[in-house]
Amino acid sequence: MTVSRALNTPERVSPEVLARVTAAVRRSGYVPNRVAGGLASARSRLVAAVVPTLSGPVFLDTVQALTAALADAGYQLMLGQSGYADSREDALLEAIIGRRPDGVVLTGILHSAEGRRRLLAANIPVVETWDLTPTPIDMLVGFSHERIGHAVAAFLHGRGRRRLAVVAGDDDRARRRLAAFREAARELGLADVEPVTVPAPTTLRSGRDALGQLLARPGGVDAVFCSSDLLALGVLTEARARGLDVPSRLAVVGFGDNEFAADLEPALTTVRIDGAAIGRQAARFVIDRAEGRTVAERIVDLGFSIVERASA
Amino acid sequence: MTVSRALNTPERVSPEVLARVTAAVRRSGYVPNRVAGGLASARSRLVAAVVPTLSGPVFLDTVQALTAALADAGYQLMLGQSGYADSREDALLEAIIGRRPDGVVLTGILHSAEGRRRLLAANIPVVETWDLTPTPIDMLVGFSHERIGHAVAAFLHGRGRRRLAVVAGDDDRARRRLAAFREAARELGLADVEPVTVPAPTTLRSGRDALGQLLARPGGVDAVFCSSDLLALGVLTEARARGLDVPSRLAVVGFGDNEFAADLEPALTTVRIDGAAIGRQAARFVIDRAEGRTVAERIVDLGFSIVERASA
DNA sequence: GTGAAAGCGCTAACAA
DNA sequence: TTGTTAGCGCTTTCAC
Repeated sequence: MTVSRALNTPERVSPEVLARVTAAVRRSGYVPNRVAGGLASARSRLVAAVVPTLSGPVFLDTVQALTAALADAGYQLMLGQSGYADSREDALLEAIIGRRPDGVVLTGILHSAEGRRRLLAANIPVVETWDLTPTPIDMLVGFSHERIGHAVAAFLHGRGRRRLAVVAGDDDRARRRLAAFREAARELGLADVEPVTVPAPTTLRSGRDALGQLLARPGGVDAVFCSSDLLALGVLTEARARGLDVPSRLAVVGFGDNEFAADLEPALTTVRIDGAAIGRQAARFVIDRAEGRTVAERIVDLGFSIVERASA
Repeated sequence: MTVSRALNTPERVSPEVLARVTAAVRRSGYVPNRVAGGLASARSRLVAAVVPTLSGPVFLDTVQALTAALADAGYQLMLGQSGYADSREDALLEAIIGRRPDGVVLTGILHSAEGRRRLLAANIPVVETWDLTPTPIDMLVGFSHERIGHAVAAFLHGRGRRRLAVVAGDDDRARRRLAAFREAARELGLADVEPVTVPAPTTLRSGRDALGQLLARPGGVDAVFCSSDLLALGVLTEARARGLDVPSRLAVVGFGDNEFAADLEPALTTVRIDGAAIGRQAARFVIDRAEGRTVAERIVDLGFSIVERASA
């Protein structure tokens, strides 16, 4: 017990005991067993993060920042992938709940509402990210996909574009940006938007193919909003291969502001999301809860911005 | 005890008891506490993975495949980042060892030899990846960076290139590919290779800047070997901005065969590494050890291939 | 400031 | 096939 105190609350132990313990620890190479500690204290100092998949650079910054922020506070990150098979989701939840983590960060969506209920039933704090809803399960940090759709449509309209199109990955959030984009275009009195849906995760190849499809349609197109920067790079690549000048003949807008966006030729106009900030806020949420602090504001809207560059 | 058996070894329990337990589990929503189980059995079913950083798509496929393969076998992945501060490495090791994982997968390098010794002292199986050395700490799955450097130099020489250059990220493995590339060029009787070193992780921007530097030097250059596909994309982008035709005036070779490489214009010639296979093999190593099987062949060389496309 | 007792929720080992 | 006993290595609680 005295050793436990010396290690965890050194200020509550006499200097002499502290010195003796420290020396013994060093001499023996003792590393406390956190599994036993977790069992006794009911605090695992483990946080689970669930991503649909790690491929595709979308959630990378978030996971990276989350891991770092947690590590700084003495917490460890357990990673789970929900995306690659629906049937696995149940097993994933069992695995998570069985470890009694101090919190779960949902990056992207957990498919079943049932699953989220189980997490709450297990009394595990939940942070949803990358989205905004007025009725989160527990805590939430994200931004509004609807507002982004509207904002990009207004942006393109303001630049004189009149025949808008969208290339969107087949996932829920991209679909909602798309829907808002179409609605805004309608409100602005523009022709109905041509949507092309591509499989998720999005790729450069999908972007190239999508532009091909778009150009084959009657009516013509003078602006494309892509649901990822990679898709936008595909559109840029295909446009160049076809001798279609960007931005004079075609405006291109991406999503994500990946590191490479600013340095493409032409530089990519895109929607900037601060993925790292999302990770940091999620860590703050979980840690606050784990340390017993009550979280006053459970919803944080980190917003977005349109970064205007040469491509639009 | 009977419940424990029904859950873990159902075949060693009577059908009737099994049915009763199953029903009770469903009724109550019971999820076994793996922390307690881990403490009692000295098997945590947790595997730690250490990456220098998650940004940069290099280790993504490996981590992704590792997570999936472990999950399939009932193991969970704990993620640690070693790269963002040297001082953190000690804390990271404490955190890892303290959880008594069933194995540690080192993706990239753990800086201190001392650290690796501590892992072994704690009796934790270690898998090193993405490299090849005749004297691994424990188990190893990777490929030879030296052979890659040689192969690419020979490849470019075979295509008639005579003034080779390299753009390499500032990390150990890239440096070794570079060194082998220079050595091979020398053996082939070519002029000494111009190396440009850029900070790690590599970016498109670095690639653009590097080509600028290369072209400013006297002597000229007709082929560039880049230490990542992103860097190669930067070189392609800059070449186009300057009206320098690829491949006629400049051959470009990347590294990694990222998803986008095949669909660039021109399509990128690059070195293909099977990151996912590395992850799967690492999982196999760890699981074999955890289940008490002895691993006969502790070194697996997964090799590489040069994917010849339009850019070289 | 230090220490003794009890127990966290499981599993190993052995007995019936 | 089922059940009993004794821990795993810590922390909580309470007494000194």
